[in-house]
Amino acid sequence: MKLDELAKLAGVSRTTVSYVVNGKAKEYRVSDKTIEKVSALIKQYNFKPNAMAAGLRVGRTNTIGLIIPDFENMSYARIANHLENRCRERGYQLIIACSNDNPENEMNCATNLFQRRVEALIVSTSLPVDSTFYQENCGETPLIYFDRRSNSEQGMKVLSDDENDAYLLAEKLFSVQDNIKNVLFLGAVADLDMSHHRQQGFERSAARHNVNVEYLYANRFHKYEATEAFVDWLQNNPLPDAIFVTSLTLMQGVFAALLKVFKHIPEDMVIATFGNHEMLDLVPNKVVCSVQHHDKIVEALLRSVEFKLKRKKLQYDQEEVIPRQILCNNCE
Amino acid sequence: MKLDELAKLAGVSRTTVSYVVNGKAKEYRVSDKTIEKVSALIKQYNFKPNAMAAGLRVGRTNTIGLIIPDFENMSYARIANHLENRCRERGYQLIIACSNDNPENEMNCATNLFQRRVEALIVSTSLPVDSTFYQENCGETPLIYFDRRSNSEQGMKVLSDDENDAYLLAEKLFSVQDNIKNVLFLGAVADLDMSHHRQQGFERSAARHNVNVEYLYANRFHKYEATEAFVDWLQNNPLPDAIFVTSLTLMQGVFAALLKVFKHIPEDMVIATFGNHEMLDLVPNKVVCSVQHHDKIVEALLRSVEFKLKRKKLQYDQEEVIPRQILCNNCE
DNA sequence: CTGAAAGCGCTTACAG
DNA sequence: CTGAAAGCGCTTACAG
Repeated sequence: MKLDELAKLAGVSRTTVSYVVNGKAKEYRVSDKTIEKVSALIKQYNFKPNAMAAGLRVGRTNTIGLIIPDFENMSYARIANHLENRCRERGYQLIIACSNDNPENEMNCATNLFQRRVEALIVSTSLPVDSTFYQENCGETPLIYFDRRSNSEQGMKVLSDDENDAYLLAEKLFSVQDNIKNVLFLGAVADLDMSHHRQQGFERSAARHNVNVEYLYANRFHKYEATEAFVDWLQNNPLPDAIFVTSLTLMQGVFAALLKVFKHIPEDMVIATFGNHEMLDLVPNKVVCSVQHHDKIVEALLRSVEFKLKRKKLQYDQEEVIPRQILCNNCE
Repeated sequence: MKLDELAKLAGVSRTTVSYVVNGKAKEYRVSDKTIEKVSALIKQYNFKPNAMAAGLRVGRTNTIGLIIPDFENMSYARIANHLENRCRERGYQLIIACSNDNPENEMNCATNLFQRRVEALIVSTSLPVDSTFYQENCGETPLIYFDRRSNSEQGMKVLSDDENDAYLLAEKLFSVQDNIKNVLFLGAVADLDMSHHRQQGFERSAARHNVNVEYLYANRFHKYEATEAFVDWLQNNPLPDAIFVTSLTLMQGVFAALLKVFKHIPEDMVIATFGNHEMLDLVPNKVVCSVQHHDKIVEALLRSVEFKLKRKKLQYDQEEVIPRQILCNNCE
């Protein structure tokens, strides 16, 4: 059913139907009789205007793109969910794509979204910080980086201060237990910009506390990779007093490894982790978490999008930093 | 940059540019020189054809809609992720919307997706089984129900047999521990069709094993609701020998409640749960899980979509049932 | 081998 | 108050 046909059925012009479909009938003083007649037909046939045709005509798609590296990461899932709801409230459809942390995949997703003329693209990128891909391919599309950093000056940014959050997390770790001598730092994807910052923040704190530090990196942010890496490591190293991990999945891997090697969780080991503490109920250990304010991030993203949609040309793009919040589990 | 302008720059017609953009240049025997000239410009200006305009012209959107009730449910997240990847491989963009288990929200999402002329809609519906919404609003759009049942005859279906899966899960529960006398069944959203089936399957098994059964329903599939309900319940009831929960979030709630009331997890209580066992490493109890084969579900969905896209008119729509798989944690 | 022309389904000045 | 007409950016017969 198209507008055309409906107009014929109603015995009026396409213009008139279009007006009543878009709620502009009153404004253009279409007669009440006509409105009624047309409305009845719209309901009867469940007519819905083709969004592509309408969009093409008025030069809008009412669509916003979101690229995240991992769908199964609770943090991203939550942000995606909230963002989608808020976008729909505003009449925008969010299109969510997942790069699986694969740069090539990400570029495909982005290209696809650009072709669909998303009105803004929000991306937690897996590309190197100095990649020029987005500069070259964005065209006029407003770009918003979040969570992952880029050196590009183009694009709004909603980030966290990984260095400082890691520092604060480590400080909390050392304050929660004062006899820590040996710490293991366990990260993943060592060459990620984020990884550097978290390690640096950790180091800054560790240096203040006179502890021995060992570093270990898994290949991916995945439980099994962490388990494997940590089990291996335990072959040649004594159990540390504390472990600092850069994600929850890595922490899961740590627990799995401990169970594998010791058959139980050594309860006196303290753990610091980035990520949401919600799943930690059953952990006997002291655990310190650095968790994102998802709501604040979503708000910041919406602000950025709205800002860009209103005045697309902006001399300098802005950066907003959302600090994480530190929580404890089993701390006294 | 539009095709029009590029054509002018290249000094050729729009037709020619369109051919080379769409890789049909050879087919229409465009001269190599022209191809080269145009290709260079395409690269130089990063020209990407407007998907809406192209889609409008050829009557396709290369878009598939997916509506799920909960983004933060690992199970759906995984399916969404896999599906999105597989769709992109096939040249389709998956648009994922989340109803948050709110019928009104779901109808909004669906209407939005219909307006965008998704070529198929996959939905895990939160509408009542006898809702006629989709019959009335789908039009020609192929519909695929998954995970949640509908009485409608229209639409392919990829489901699981909740009754039987619950039966098998309960059977496993009773086989893993043979001295069970009192069982608590803990579900959520009692009036959901799925809830009935799971309870029925559970009952069928329980009847065979001569056990006392109590039933408890939380308002939503959410940890905190389950905690609250179970804590309340424990005021007036002794601890059961076993608990049968219909989702992982409910199980989390159970653990939280136990910690709240007893300060520790009673290890001799056996638990049966629907959902993925991956997060269960630290549970001391015997836990029996009924987990979905996500891969099989995704494959079935793709089959259904392809089937519908090829021959839209089908006398009778089909139903495919994907059995769950039973896994144990800490079972010897 | 290449171009002029029609048309996808809408919206919106513009004219009456 | 309503309609004829142009045009959004493409693709694709068709003609040459």
